[in-house]
Amino acid sequence: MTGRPDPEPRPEPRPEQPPGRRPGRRWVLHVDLDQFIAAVEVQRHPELAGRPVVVGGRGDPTERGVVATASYEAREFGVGSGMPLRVAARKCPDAVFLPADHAAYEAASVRVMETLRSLTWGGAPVVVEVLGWDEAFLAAGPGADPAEVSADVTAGAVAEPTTGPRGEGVGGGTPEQPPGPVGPRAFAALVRQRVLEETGLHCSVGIGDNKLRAKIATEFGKPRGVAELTADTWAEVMGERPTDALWGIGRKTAKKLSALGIDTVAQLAGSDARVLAAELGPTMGPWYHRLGRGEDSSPVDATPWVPRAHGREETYQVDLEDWERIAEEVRVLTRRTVADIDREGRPAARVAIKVRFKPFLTVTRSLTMPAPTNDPVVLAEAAVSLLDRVEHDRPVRLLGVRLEMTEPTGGY
DNA sequence: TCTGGGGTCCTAGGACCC
DNA sequence: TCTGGGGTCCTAGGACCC
Repeated sequence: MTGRPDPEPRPEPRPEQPPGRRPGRRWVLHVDLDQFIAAVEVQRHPELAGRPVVVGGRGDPTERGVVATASYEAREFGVGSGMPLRVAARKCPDAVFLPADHAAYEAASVRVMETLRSLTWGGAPVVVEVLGWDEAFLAAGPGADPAEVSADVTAGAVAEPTTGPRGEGVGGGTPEQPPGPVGPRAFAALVRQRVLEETGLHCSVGIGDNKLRAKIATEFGKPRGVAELTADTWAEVMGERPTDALWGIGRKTAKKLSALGIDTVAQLAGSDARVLAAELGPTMGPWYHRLGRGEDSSPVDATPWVPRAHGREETYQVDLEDWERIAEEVRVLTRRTVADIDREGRPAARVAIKVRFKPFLTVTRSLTMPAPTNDPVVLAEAAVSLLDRVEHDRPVRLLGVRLEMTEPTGGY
């Protein structure tokens, strides 16, 4: 659903802190369902409990497709997301392969998010920022009592942000919400308990002093645990890890950084932001530098997500070579995508196609419509016309159509 | 390891206008 | 006139995330 984390190009206003006074700490929780898709499938098919389950594609491991989620039992065999189904079947021949069922995951997700939104913290409703099907950031709402919200953290309760407690919530797993102040660790335990009660699904919770640290902390809490990561522990916990342990740095950027002599988070934190800006771009360079230091001032924002575009794409089981057929498939994909944007009630301003040739060369072509429209025939012919701008000399393994919508008007 | 499908945002070059 | 600079839009590609 959502894309990569927002690089926050806006320069952060940096109020100098008065000497001798520490600013009040802001707590952010990140909630992440454990192996969400596999867990929903096991819930629907209890006989699968304890068995290796692999969800992806159409559920046929002999077809083209990749793993969307593998249960922990399947992961024991080396099966992981993004892996071709054929490879997963080779590694774990006894796994149960299931097709992805978006409607079921969406329904489970709605129940999880409703549960989170029903919680109060510090005497006010908690703010929930949804991040895809199975993740959310939580923060105390504007009306919350700050003293109450940070209650239990000054005690010795701060655990090492390594592996969190397993099986039960922290603090002994008391089933009732304790009366009185509820600090972040107690609140995290409550979140885990309520989500399990209401949905039957287990989750892990990361506690941080910003979204970035909370998000990374969750990884240390998995599965079924809670972990904490703050400015105080950042350097110790993250310093020697590779840069792609950070949320927003992947394989490619890690390689570019490595070429600059930056391999660890500590090296990134100590790097020269101007050099990063020159090498990696004026927005991304400084942002990477801030990632290395664990800095993130973005707010937990409950504003509902408004999609900018919808797209449909399909990898064909057999490569296509007939360009009449290819044009027809583009029309089919366009009609499906028009149905998606019709649900948003906004017309398309731009049309883009994606063509993946054999073996794996991908090109995109796009155009701006003379006027925004949601006429499926007009959009389909616009998409088909873009095919004229690609080479016709190789077999096609994937086609995609994307429709970029006009900005929402703000009205109903 | 023969590599899905749904998204988001950034970058860079060229066109075009003033 | 042999040569500007800034702003904006369009387009293609890249990277990342779930």
